[in-house]
Amino acid sequence: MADIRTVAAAAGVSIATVSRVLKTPDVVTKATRDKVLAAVEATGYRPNALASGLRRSKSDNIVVVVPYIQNPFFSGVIQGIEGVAFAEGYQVLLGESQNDQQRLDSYAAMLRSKTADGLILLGAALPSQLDDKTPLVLACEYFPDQRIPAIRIDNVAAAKAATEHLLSLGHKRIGKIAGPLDNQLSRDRLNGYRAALAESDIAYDEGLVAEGAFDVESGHSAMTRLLDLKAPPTAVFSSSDEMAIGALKAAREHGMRVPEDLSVVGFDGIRFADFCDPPLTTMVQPNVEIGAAAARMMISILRGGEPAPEDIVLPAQLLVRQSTGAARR
Amino acid sequence: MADIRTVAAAAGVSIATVSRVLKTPDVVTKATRDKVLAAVEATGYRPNALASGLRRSKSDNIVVVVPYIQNPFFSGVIQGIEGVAFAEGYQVLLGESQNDQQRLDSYAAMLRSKTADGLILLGAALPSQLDDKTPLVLACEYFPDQRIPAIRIDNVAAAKAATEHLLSLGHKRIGKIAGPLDNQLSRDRLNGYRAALAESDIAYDEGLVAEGAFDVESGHSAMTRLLDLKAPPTAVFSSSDEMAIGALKAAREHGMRVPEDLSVVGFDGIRFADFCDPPLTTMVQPNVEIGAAAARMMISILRGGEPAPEDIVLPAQLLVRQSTGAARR
DNA sequence: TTGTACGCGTTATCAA
DNA sequence: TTGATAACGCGTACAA
Repeated sequence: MADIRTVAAAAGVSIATVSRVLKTPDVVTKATRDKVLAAVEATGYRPNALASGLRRSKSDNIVVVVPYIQNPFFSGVIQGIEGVAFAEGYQVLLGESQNDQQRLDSYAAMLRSKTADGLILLGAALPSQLDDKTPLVLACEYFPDQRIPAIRIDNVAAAKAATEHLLSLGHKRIGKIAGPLDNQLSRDRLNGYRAALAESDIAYDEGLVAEGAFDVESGHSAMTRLLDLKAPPTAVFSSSDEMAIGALKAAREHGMRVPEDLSVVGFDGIRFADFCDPPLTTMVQPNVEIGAAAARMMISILRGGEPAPEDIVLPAQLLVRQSTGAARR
Repeated sequence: MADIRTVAAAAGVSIATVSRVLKTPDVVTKATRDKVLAAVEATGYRPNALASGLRRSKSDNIVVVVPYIQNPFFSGVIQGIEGVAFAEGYQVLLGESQNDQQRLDSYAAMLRSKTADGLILLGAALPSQLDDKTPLVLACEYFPDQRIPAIRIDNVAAAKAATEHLLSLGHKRIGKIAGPLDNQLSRDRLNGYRAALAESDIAYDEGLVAEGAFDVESGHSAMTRLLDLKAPPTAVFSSSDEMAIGALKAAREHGMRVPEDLSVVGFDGIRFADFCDPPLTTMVQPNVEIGAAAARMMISILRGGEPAPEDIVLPAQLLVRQSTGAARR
């Protein structure tokens, strides 16, 4: 409603002064500042973000693109991003890519139209047109051969630790439910699994690896495949909690008790992992903190800082619950 | 980079014509249109959304405020909103209220600063300053005494149907895990439960009602309270799947088998309900569709249509899985 | 310290 | 059908 002119008139100053009071209060006398602030209060004036943005060539929006909005792990990351963005005066513009390059590109194009200032990507895909100096931060995923700042965990080490937990329980035949292997992150987790096996002098058996798509359904069918093997595993390490939950269901359908007949380790630490039956042992990622750190990095880039020379690697931690137990065979 | 002047020069036309080709192509000759389009292509021109917005006094953003981003039911609603918004050329600006009035008000204030054109609310709270003509749509919740367009289900009827399912299985002592009773929606579900009991001539027992907060933890403690009763219920109807999942855990801890010793019905139809043990019988809400309908309504309001005279009420459906069975006592 | 005035990149009005 | 030009509301040189 009220624009800057109204406020200026009410305060008996020029519009420039009103603007200064709001943007750079220090350069204004306390007397006039108070006068203006009172007028702002009285008129209920709110600066027009579009006009301000046009002038400054900034929208103060950050686009966050996620492959699938209903993924609970990503929800935590988004929550972390929103928290920091809100505190710092930025808005979160949420987009779902659905693993569709066109959708991703549409959202990425918002930078060129000044709809948004920066882009945070939660999946494993990059926009097809990637200017070298577009403000871009990756959360969770990363690309070893590209210089894009990323916030993530050490997936190899985390997967290795998760597998070692199973090995320490005496398991020798450990299955793997992997994520899509076109993701660096999935390959890392598979490699961590292999590294742990190697250190225990257990031969890597490709037949014990089933690829899923991170979601419950694919975990269910991956586990079904593994249990239908002539010599099924006594334990399985899943690269996501969702897939692990699907695996739990498959185990039940096969009449296998967890952990007596089959141990299951998940990855992510989503909220529901604690309410499965049995509660899931899982490698907990600090997803909210990953989001927060990604937002902080993005904002520091937008404010003129240099992107971090290297990725920020946050700690993950194994949370042992009841889905894992000593090997019986 | 390239602004409209560059394109105009390249095409040999005025900037006005460039704008027309992009906004109202019909009023331009095919010849000049092609010429301009070629120049747009060549220069990689993207209209500046800030400038366009300033001129039109529109941002094409829709703020969506949700109480808690990690709520999986709301994630589905958000997904529905995003889908329609994307298709219609709008952006979704996501905010988390955390049930904090100040946060909600901050997001609502984005309408006055032209940061966004409309507001979709997913919780039960309203902004403290509510102009009568602010574009506002409610998803899921509603306020009977205010004229705010809402997309929702018939909560009374749905809750009644869910309770009737338990009654039809022979249960006479049916507990209720309610949502926060300052929500209209929670009260409706409680009323539906009461109505079903009344029709079966079962006296309403306030001692069998435990109030939760929609989340797993509160469902867990609510169920614990009910099971600690001298005469615990043989069945329970929860106003959310999350709380029902918490109830399942409480039942296990009390050594009760589901459904043999206790039947449990949830509400919402979240994805994980199918992967509990046992899979949860639940009243499925079309949450993605609710979001889509809310977005459609918002966009039609923004495009000048009148808000719907009455709420849009979508159908909910009981999905019987394995958490409910015949009464034994 | 404050005011004047220009320009940010569009869209819309008016004339041609 | 097209072009010239005036806003849209703000931020910031520059002047006072």
